[in-house]
Amino acid sequence: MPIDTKADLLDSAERAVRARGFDGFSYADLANDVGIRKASIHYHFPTKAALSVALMQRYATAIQEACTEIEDGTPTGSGRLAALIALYRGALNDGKSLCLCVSFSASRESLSPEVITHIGQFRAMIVRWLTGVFELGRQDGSISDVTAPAAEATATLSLLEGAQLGARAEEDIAMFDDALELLNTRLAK
Amino acid sequence: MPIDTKADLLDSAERAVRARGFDGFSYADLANDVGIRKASIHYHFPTKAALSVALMQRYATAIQEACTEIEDGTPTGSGRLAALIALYRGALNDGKSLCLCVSFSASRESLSPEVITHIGQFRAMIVRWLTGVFELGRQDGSISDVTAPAAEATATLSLLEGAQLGARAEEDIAMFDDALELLNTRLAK
DNA sequence: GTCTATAATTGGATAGAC
DNA sequence: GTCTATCCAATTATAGAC
Repeated sequence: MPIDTKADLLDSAERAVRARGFDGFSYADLANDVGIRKASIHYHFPTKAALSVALMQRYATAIQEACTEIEDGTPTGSGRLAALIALYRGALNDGKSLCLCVSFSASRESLSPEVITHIGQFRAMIVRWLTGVFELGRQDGSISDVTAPAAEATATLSLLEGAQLGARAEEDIAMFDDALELLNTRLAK
Repeated sequence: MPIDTKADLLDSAERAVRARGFDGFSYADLANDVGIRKASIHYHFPTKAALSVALMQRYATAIQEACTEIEDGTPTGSGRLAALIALYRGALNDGKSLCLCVSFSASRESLSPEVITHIGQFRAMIVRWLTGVFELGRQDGSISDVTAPAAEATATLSLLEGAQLGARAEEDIAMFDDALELLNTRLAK
């Protein structure tokens, strides 16, 4: 059972970014959490910028795979949208965390250009995926009142991210559920 | 013409928080911006926590007054909602800033309990105000398809804040407009 | 009210031993 | 791969002169 320090560091860093922001944690925090000295972290990630790039890449891949899994396991538009909502809801950790993309977006000024590019690509990927979901929901009739799938997709991503922020602000997941209530009423059960 | 250093510091700090987050600026930055030495700032705001409380109080008052002005100058529900959307849009500064509440919400872990309380009160105030706007919009028929004003209000605040975050992430105000497009189609011109 | 000077701590990062 | 030791810059904050 080989110990994967690099993965441990990424796990610890992701938790830290999502709970405290990119400027809110240090190599000392990671060292404490993972159980090595902070100088040793530089062996795996020479700079904090390099660490952030690795974080964002791993995250984009994971969410992309999650979306594919949703498509494989859920045939209806409403079911797929509900699954994505659940994904964003789960990232909240009872209002103590944000998803990585939201946290990074708020820390924009401290990030390297490479990460900023990745954020843009990630957001575009989610909007594309959501557009497909709304198109399907219109076809199969499982999402009501869909007239403009692309506009629905952009609005839905903003709603999800804003609802996360609100729940984080008040450290109360009920805020997220309240914000999603209206969209939920449009989904076939 | 008396120089109000305290107000200058608050202005500079608000710009800094909104552009770079609460952890993203220092007293050195403010000193540079305002033109005094950083030690002098402690005369006006003993700690960064005290500064953040003053910022949040001033902001809440200003937005509350802006909402009252909207009510005074705009009779319809749709007009009032459009005016609030314009307020949030204006805070973006072409995608280079967030509003103070969104920026503070993302920096939650670095804030004093007092500021966190203020954020909760501020968000509740906005939701109350928006609920009234949607009730009016239902009565005067200027906002279409309003069935649950309170749910609309929570969803709208999340949409506004999420759209700000998206526009900031991509430093493109078009992202904000895209996210608000669907809500806009429900408003009477 | 603002200054200089400085304390005390922490930040990311490097060198070189093991 | 991980360690100790260290560097240098930046951070919030204080003391005391003007």
